[in-house]
Amino acid sequence: MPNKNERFKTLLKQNGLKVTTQRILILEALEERPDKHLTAEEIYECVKEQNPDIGLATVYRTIQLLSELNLIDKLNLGDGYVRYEIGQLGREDQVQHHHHHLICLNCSNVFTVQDDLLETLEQRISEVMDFEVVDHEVKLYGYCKDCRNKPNKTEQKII
Amino acid sequence: MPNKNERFKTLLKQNGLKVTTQRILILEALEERPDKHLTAEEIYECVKEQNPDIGLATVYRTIQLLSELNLIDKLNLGDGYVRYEIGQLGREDQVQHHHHHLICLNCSNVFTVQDDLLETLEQRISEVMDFEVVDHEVKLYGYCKDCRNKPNKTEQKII
DNA sequence: TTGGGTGCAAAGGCTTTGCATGTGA
DNA sequence: TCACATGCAAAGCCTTTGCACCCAA
Repeated sequence: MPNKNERFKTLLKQNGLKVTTQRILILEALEERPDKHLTAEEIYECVKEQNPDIGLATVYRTIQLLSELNLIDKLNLGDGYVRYEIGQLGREDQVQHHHHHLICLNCSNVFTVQDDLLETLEQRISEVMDFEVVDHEVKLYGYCKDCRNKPNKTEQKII
Repeated sequence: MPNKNERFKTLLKQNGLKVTTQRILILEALEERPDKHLTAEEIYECVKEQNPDIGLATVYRTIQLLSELNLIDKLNLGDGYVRYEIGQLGREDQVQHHHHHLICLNCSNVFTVQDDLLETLEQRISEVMDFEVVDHEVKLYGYCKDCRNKPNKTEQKII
């Protein structure tokens, strides 16, 4: 996909970063799995398939960098791992779309929902609390369709 | 405060736990600071003032236990520490009150807002996604009143 | 009495850092 | 060329665990 690469290269250059194979591969790995919420270790495994020599430390350094530039988004599901997904600036369709995460307490799957209802909440908070909201993270815990329809409520963790 | 102690003792017994000085002190420490979002280390420091012999491991074990019983709530502000606050079951006024956290990106202070707007969101998600929401965690990032009014935007972290 | 609870120290597990080498611009 | 980037291994840091002792019930 030359298009992606070009986009990523441009994004990196725009931010004063050198274009390296590792950085491109990490961005690609996340872009190809927009709803997978990968951990550093998982990103490492993905990239290693195409670049076996990459080090885990590079992955950590890169995701930190990309996260600061908002090319990727941090996500904390509370399981001891920090997870990442491609961010708005890293996405091809730069549509403003806030999304929330639904986390199933049974199977641990994570679902993504688009929603802009929170804009009302943010506006209200601006007025009442005099607090300027610039970003938010919403996690909703509960039971997904499959687990609710299943008689047996014990299932493997998948995430 | 004999009332508090009695309440905590009852809560512990109801859950099949023994009543120990350490557990009571940890619950008290969190109850006395309802909006402080303490880390394990901070709880440890608080409790040590009254019980210098307590071990950090006990604090970790106890907060994990209390968290599972929903006597205290876990909170992850994304700064590498897991934080805790007294939960609804641990509170004297057992009023159902959902709250969100406003996190200032400048001074790192955390503010609590009461709001039940999310019930609308949860209801909508139940319908559209067939996902039964039982709990949620909402973090709003931005700039607080003080930091917005201050000309100088560099300040100590307080949390 | 006695099984759950605690303290201490060691071990775990994710993440960061130091340093020498490699490489994009 | 040369400052930035990478790999490797060691160190950091929060949290958990093993084990012997202690104490609430």
